[in-house]
Amino acid sequence: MHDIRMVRDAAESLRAGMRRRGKADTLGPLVERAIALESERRSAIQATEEKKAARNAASQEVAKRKKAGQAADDLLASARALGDEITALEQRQHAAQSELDEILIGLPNIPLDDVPDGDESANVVLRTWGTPRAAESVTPHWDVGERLNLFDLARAAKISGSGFIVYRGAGARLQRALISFMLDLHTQQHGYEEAWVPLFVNRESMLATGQLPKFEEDMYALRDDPLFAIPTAEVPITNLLRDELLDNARLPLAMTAHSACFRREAGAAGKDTRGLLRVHQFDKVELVRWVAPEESAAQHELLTGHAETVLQQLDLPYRVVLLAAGDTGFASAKTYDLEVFAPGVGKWLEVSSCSNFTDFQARRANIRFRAAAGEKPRFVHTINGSGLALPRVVAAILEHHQRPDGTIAVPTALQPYFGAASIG
RNA sequence: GGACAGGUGGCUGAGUGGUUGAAGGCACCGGUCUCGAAAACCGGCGUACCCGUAAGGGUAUCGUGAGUUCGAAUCUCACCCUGUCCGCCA
Repeated sequence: MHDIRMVRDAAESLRAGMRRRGKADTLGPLVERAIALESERRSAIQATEEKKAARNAASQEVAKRKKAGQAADDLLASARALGDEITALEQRQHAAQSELDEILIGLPNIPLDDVPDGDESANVVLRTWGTPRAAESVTPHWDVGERLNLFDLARAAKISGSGFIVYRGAGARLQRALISFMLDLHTQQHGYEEAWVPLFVNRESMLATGQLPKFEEDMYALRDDPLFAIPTAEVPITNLLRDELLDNARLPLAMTAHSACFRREAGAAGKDTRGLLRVHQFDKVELVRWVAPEESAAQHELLTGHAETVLQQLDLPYRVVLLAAGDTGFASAKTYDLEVFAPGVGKWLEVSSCSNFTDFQARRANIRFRAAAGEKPRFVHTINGSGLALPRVVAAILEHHQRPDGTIAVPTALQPYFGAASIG
């Protein structure tokens, strides 16, 4: 959500932001409408408050007269008339306000200056770590999984439907090992506090982090309760501090959580859906930081580094992609995708999306801080990223660490958690 | 799910329908005192919005939303949340 003052005083940068996302056609008119509504809202407020001030003065005078034992019938009549005018003006104000709110809650964040313009084709590969393995002689993970009995997608489809996973045996253990490894890394080396959070959250939480109102069809909703299954632990973690004023808080605050994530993937049918690549339920370790505005760019780099460390310790080649404005998520001002190379699939797989949301989520969620006593509260900046999403990491391990004899080498850092050096 | 009790500022805790933005306490900030600190004492101290270059003025805000009233933290209704007890389940 944008500062209402932006609509008034910096409308051009708002227009430019929508343009850079390639949404000038659809969102441009909304911006113009918002500007008109804001001026309407303000004139209504002015008129309303003037009348209210008059009514308050009259009321005080009534009190005074009653105390003195005098009659106040004339005042009562005029105050009653004022009340009617106020009601009408308030209706005008509320109408403008609610239409304005609806527009503002639906406008995406403004990309930072160093984000390239354009759509997905303008994404920039910033760096690559490790050496992608040649695709020949590497079996895709779905074949490996079947041969080594690591997961059972057919039975998962039977009990739930396509797009669900059943891990078993070493496959189940591998995922559990990865979760423990990642959580330990982030809590012990990177300074995150571990959390365990609800998998179902209310509408307010989804609005605060930006999943709603635009992406309702992407989420699972419960039938009998007004709750949504979380698409990422970002939602419950960020909302931990919703409507809070962090007084004397020493920022940054950093939290990590492992959770299941649920995505309907509506409209994604048929696209990279084989094996573990795109599923309705998956596990993920999430990283969230609440930071001071002036630090958010540096903190974004820091968090991205924390996610990269996971891939480095798992000895998996990856690249860091800076997303172009048109490919950057609704709430994000700048996003780095981490893509691991899976030689069996022959593709770079997104395993983490590290975003700087600036004050966009904080304003929606009303998360403020006071840097020092006596200072005005300000909105924090929020930053988050996966560290990492599990199924694609599993896929990459099964492919990149595949030996000629068909067994899988378990990365050294993972061996204490997995309990063996090899699968198969 | 049922019955009670309760939701007031960063925290705690008073509050009779009429200078209550809201006593007191804690925390915090400034000052006096001190070599320095602590203690004590004095003063200050919510948030958001509107008008204004500013000084300043105004409006709203006591869980949320409606209502009664000239006027609501205070009265009415609905909803949400918390606590306790009962029931149910693990």
